Amino acid sequence: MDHKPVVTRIPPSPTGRLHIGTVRTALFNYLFAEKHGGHMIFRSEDTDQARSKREYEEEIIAGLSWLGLRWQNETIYRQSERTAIYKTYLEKLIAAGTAYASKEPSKQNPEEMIEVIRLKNPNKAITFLDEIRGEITFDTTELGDFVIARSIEDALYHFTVVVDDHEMGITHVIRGEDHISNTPRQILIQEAIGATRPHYAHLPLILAPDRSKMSKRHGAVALIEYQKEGFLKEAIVNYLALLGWSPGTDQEFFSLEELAERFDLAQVQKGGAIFDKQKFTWFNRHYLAQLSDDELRAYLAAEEFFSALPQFSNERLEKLLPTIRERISTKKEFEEQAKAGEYHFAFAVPDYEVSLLKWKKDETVASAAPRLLHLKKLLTVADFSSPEAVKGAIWPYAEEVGKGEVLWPLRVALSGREQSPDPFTLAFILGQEETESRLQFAYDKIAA
RNA sequence: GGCCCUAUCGUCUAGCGGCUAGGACGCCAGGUUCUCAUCCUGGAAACCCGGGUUCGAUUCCCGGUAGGGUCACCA
Repeated sequence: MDHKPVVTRIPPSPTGRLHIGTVRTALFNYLFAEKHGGHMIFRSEDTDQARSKREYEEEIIAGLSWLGLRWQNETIYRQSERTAIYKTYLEKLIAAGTAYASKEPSKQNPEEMIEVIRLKNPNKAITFLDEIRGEITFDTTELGDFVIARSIEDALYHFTVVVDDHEMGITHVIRGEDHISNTPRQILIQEAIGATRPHYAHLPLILAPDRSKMSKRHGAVALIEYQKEGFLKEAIVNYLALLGWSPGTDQEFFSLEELAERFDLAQVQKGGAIFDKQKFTWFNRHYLAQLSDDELRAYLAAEEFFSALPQFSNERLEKLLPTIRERISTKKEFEEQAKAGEYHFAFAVPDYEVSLLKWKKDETVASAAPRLLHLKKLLTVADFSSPEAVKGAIWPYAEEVGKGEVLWPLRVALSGREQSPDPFTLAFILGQEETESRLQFAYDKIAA
C-alpha cells in the first residue's frame, strides 16, 4: 500500500517535431495522473546539446497544450539546467566505488583520450513488474560497466532520467515499449543512488500500416501535420486514447475529461497498434459535426475561399455551410473540393454544356425546356424558407412528370454540374430571384 | 544474431474455461428525393500452428512460427 500522490512525467527530447507517439505517451501519462488525482511533470531531456533545439521544445509545448494536456505548475524542467545535480550524484557514486572514471579513447575520434564515467555493474538478474505486461526479467551481465556520463559535468540519458525521476518524486513511469530494454540498466542506477523503484508501465508502440515503427516514409508522423490537415483536438485525443486502450465497452466517443475518469492501465493493450488514418478521419468527421456554424466557418476560413466570387454573400455562405459540413471530414478535403469548384454554384452563375441538361431518358435536350419553364412558374410563388419548403412546391409536379425528368435539369440549371447537392437545397441556398434567373438562363441556353 | 515483448475479422478492439466469438472503421448490397454526399438497414470478414492441463479451451501452461523492440561516449 502506498498512498503517495501519483506523479507521472512526459520527458520529450527536443530533437525533432512533436511525434504522434510522444503525444499518445503524454496523453496516457496525463490521463493516469488525472485519474488518480496526481499530476504530470514536463521534463525537457536536452542533454544532447548538439541535437536539442529550443524551437522543437516550443513546438512540443504548444502541441501538448493545444490538446488540453496540463502539467505541474506549467513548469518546464530542463536537464541542461540541472548538471550540478547530476554532478553531485556522480561524485557520490565515485566516492562509494559504485562508479568509476575510466580513461579511454573517444568513440568520436579515437585519437583523443577522454575520461568517461562507468557504473560498476553488479552483474545480476533484474526482475521488475510491468503494470501492463507482468514480470520481466533481464540478466544485466551483458550490459557490462556501461557509461553513465561523458564526464563529471556531462551525464548521459540513463543517468539523468534516473536522478530526475528520483528527485522529482515520480511514482509511475509510463512510456513506450521501446524503453523496456532500458529499464534494467536504469534500475541498476537507481539501486546505486539509493532511489526507490517507481511503478513501470510500457505502452505498445504505434505502428505504420506495414507494422513497422511509424516514420516519415509512411507519411505524417508529426502532430503539426495533422493539425494542418484540419484534425480537431477532440478527434486526436479520442482516437489516440483508443489506440492501445479500451474502455471495455462499446462506447467510442470520449472527451478528455471522460477519458481521465475512465482510464485504466489494466485495459491497455500489449501488442502494437497500427495507426489507421481512415478511422482517425471518421472521428474527425464526428467532431466536425459537433461544431457550431460559426465555429465551422472559422475552422474552414470559408470566407477567404469564396469572397472573391461575384455573387458572394454571407447569407449564401451561411446557407451553404450545412452542405459543406456533410461532405467533408477534414479542412483539407474542403480545400480540395472548393478548388475543384464543387461549391462554386453558390457564388457564381455556372457555365456548362447545354447537353448536360438532358435527362438520360430524354431523346433530346429540348424536352427539358418546357419543364424548366414550368418549374420557374411554380417557384415564382414558392416558399424559399427551407429546402423542404422548396421541395413542397415542386414535388407534386416531379411525381407527375417523372422525378429524373424534372429534378435532373433543375439541378443542372442551378449547379451546372453532374454531381451536386439536391435541387431543393440548391434553390434554397440561391434564393428565389437567383433560382428563377438560372432557370431562365438554362431555358435560353436550350433555345439558342 | 543475443536479449526482451507481442499474437481475436484487412484495421482498432470486446472476451478474463462453457458465447450462434460482440462492437467500430473500411468494404459490399439495398433503401431514403434525379446525381454526389449524408443517413438508415443488411452482408461478407477473425480466435497463428502443435502439444499438453481440464469433462470442456480463443481463454491456462510449454514449444514452434510470425511480427515488433533493443543491443551508443543518442534520447
